[in-house]
Amino acid sequence: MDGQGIESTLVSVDVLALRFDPEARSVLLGVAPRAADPFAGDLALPGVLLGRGERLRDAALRAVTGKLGVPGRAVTATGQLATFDEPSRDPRGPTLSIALWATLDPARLEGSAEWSPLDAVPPLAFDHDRIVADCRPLLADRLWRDVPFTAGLLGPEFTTAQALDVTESLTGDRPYPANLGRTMDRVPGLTRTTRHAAALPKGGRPPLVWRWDGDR
Amino acid sequence: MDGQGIESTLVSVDVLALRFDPEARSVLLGVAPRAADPFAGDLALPGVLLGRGERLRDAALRAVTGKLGVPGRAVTATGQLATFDEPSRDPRGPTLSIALWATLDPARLEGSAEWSPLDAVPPLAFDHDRIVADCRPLLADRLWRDVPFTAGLLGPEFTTAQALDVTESLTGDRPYPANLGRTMDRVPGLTRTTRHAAALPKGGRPPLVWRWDGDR
DNA sequence: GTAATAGTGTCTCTCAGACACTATTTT
DNA sequence: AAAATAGTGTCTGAGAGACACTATTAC
Repeated sequence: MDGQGIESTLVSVDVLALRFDPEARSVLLGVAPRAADPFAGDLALPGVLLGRGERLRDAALRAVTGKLGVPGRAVTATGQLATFDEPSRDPRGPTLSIALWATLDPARLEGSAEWSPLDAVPPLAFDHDRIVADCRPLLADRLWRDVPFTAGLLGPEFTTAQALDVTESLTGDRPYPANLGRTMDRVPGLTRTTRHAAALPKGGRPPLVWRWDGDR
Repeated sequence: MDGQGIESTLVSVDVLALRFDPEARSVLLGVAPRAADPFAGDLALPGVLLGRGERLRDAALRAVTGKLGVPGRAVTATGQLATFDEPSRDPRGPTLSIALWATLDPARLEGSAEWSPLDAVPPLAFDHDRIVADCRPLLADRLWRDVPFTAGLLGPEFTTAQALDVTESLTGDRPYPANLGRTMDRVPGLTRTTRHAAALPKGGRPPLVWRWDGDR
């Protein structure tokens, strides 16, 4: 808090941009090939250097729009995960990385982004493999507990089937529909409607529709 | 991750330095009057500007030794809490604050530190009131779950009575001894000895001694 | 003895998970 | 009908919390 002359650390914000793809029935992580020199061409998490006075959330938006080509209003929610401070994590010199999550509305995806299932993320530049590995349990822990995160990922309305898919993607195993239904009954702001969605491609009973109440 | 010319943000590391005082029967937070200009003389969390390439833990040690006058080897464990990015939190200009916790061995305390019970922290400089308020539930959540944190706070050996005091300080209410004993039985690495400590000043049955096994 | 505190043993409630059985769809 | 999937109801086991009762100290 003093020491005026100390050369300060660079801070980058790296984003775990998550999107639920109902077709693929899984949660996808946005990665993009690097344009500039260190690791040029390799896949990496979208990240930017934090500008002076910039909010973390704003930097995350810049990263997602700039590196993934996703329009800013597709970002439904953001939040902090953890900070990585290994001095050698960037070959250009010591850089702090603050990892954030961002949930994206399944909207149009332009740009050169690739979307990778969370359980099959390809090797990434820098220490991004480690960031993904360390943050995955944090993300799984947020589901059904952190309402903005969950709502951001699933959208305003979703079916039991989609809830099962998202849970399986994040935690690694698929809950029984009955048990997940009880979990969802306890999530504040989430209500079970009486409507049923269209049946699934492979047949089966049509799943119930769930909806967030309150706003929208 | 590119944008070479962007002026980078300053990063400060602010530490919630915790120490259990068996006399006061409570967990104390280390605060110190500020020496330099913004808020000079006011109490604040110990904090330093993060040096280029410096690890967060090392910066936390610098803060605790420099601002609280506590010897570095008194720091038994450290860890991350959260990052605060309000651009106006420092009147000198936008500064990121990364909050860490540090546990201190009840050792000699030199310097101009003041120790304040966690539930009666005086008004602090900058946004440190907010940092303490936001981080307190995170600290309470770590107790009995995060072994380095818990062991760092209580030391290698402690009594049931001290465990009750620490729990009350962090969570705000005092558990039943019986229930806390069961909680502690489930903490990995913590074992109930057969020894009893000396009785307490006001009388009462002498409490059991607990010990961390494994290393020391 | 009384007050104060800790330890033992129950009891209840909530919650997660497993699963049998039923319901509703595609093929 | 068979396969696939979702929904209802039930059971069990872990864990938190409350509390009666006992144990051991200071006064």
